[in-house]
Amino acid sequence: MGENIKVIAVVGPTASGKTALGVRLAERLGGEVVSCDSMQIYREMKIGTAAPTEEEMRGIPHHMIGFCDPRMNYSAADYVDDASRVIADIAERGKLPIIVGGTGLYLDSLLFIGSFSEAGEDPAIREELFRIASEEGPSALHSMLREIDPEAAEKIHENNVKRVVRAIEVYRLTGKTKTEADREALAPTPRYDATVVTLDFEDRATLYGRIEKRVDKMFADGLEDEVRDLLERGELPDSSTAAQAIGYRETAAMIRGEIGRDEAAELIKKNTRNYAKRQLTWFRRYDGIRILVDEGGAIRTAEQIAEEIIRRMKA
RNA sequence: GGGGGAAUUCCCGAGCGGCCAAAGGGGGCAGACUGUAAAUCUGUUGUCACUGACUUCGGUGGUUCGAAUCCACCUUCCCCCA
Repeated sequence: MGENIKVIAVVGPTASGKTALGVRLAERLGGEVVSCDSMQIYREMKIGTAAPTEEEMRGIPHHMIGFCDPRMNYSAADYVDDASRVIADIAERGKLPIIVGGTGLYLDSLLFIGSFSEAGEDPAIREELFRIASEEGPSALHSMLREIDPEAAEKIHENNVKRVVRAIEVYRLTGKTKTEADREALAPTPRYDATVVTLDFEDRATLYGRIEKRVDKMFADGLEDEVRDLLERGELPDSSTAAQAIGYRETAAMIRGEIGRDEAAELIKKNTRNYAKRQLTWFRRYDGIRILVDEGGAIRTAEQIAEEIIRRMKA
């Protein structure tokens, strides 16, 4: 796939205005939007994931949204496969791919990782390793990793069982350590000629206020019905990735009668704030154009921000 | 009107004479992140000139070498009897 394809990536925490900005940029630059969001990929999960509505899209084609069965476990590798195909296609048609989303791992994978190659996943190995962690304790598992891949063991905290499991899994599957595999997977040159635009806020409270409003709106727009429908159709099994989505797991708990409505709303807001913080941490390391949405205390419109980005890209 | 109980660091909540700047949880802040990632995990959270000093446990005054912890009074809140 072409290394010279020009793309723009718009990243930022939830509720920072990525969707509107992406559309404005697409309008101005003749582009199409490629979503980079690990939850918006699922079908019938529109309200809780704040997927762009027809109205918000303003006729701009959007890709990588609402195509996956929520019972499926989609992976970062799947995303890279699908998204890179879509991007190649957009570029071939002479349009500018505009990647818009908040899933840092997916973006990193798409932009900087060459291939995920051999090391897939193996449920049996995972199950066995998780069992060891729960029966003998996380340090027992971590010791296993230390023996095969001391470098990875050094980097991964022993309590982070998921990562320890994955590192051992990679070794069992390929005979290569996680450290080696990662090194090989890293693309020698960036996959695309990408300009990364990062949305941030001068005042964290402004972002948090937007999150609060957004969650209230989700409930007003029918989040509860959306989740109930998914549950009734059996499309949101506890084990699925989709069931981990903020807004869905709390609402499901509410529907099961475990928590009240207010409690669910508060929890969703808190979890979303925490998530937004993690996103900010992730995006901080990207070079590129950094935009303060609330610069000088005034909220800037998507048009104004798009204008500035276009100006700065020329420079 | 009488009797009993409680006031702790941002919140909840332990502590009940020295080992207490004060457990634990929550929340906040910061960080990590290569096939579950809206997930998972880590650190930090009185102040400062920070391996030490200073100010905190409703208020005031005592007891003591030493108090968040004991005593007295005051303030506020809760419960029971009337």
